[in-house]
Amino acid sequence: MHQKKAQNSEIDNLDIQILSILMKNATTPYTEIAKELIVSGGTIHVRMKKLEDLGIIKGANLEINPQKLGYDVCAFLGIFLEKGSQYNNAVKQLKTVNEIVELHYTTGSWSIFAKIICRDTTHLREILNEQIQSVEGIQRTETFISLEESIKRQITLD
Amino acid sequence: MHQKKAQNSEIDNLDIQILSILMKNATTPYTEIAKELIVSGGTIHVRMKKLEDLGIIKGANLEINPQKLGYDVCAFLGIFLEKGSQYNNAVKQLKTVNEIVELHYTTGSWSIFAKIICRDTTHLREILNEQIQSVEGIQRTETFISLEESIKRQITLD
DNA sequence: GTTGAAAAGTGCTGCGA
DNA sequence: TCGCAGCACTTTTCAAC
Repeated sequence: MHQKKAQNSEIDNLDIQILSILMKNATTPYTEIAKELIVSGGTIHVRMKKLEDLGIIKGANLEINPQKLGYDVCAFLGIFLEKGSQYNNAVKQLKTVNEIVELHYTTGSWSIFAKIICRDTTHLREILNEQIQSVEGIQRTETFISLEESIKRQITLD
Repeated sequence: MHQKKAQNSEIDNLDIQILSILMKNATTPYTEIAKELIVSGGTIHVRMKKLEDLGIIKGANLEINPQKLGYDVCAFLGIFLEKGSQYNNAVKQLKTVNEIVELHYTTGSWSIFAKIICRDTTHLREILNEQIQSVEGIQRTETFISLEESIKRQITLD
């Protein structure tokens, strides 16, 4: 067993096992987790409260299939800023674009890297032209369309 | 039961409203959703079952904070293949790399685009050298490290 | 398809070890 | 600190509309 780093000193093996089970299926009942790990339901409850208080668990998300709701196009955008200092302001404006689901400040060619989900290529072009390239500080963008999402999962805990 | 066409024909406004509420907070009780939308709890249950059967809801995920568990580095990889035909085989091997949380087949410079979460830069280099660049068919990779994740959310339904 | 209420199962709290 | 047991709440089912 490896030693835990500073921030995880309060987390033991049981916590990790609970997280592992819930990360596979967030709707697993506490009683079933308790049975599997051979502890009481109350213990699971206490541990979950601790994990939430520590900010390790941020909440639960419904995993949906955007394609079945008519959102067929997933794309990645590399965004060039005129000046790096415009990052905060650009992000503030990009937050209003609902189709952007992920946005990172990255090393490398671009300043901003974003993931975007939209209905079709027409919708994508509209968003690029009307909502993204008009943001102050954005110089130009490069677009990569995802033709297939082959992996989509969470990290595995040791 | 076996219709596979026009994605939204079976989905009405009530379904969308239920999804919208649950996408904000997946732990919202059915009774509360029912109260908010002024229908009975049983109806919510029937609709949820329908949405699951249609594959629109794929499940629920626990949203965790990887940084608090010692996973501090998030990076994106552009992967060049020697030949595009090696995609399926490369994906099969990359699936065994647990640190890869997302993988896409994309247009543009690269054949494969991946998102990877690991403990630190040493861990990242190990994965790149030992597990990714040794995969058959992979020519070379380009790495972008995310210094900050400013947006992380789901699509908003109309 | 929807409703309302009963039945079954789960989450929460306090007491005891 | 952990486990057990009782209470409150939620999910699920089903007859009736």
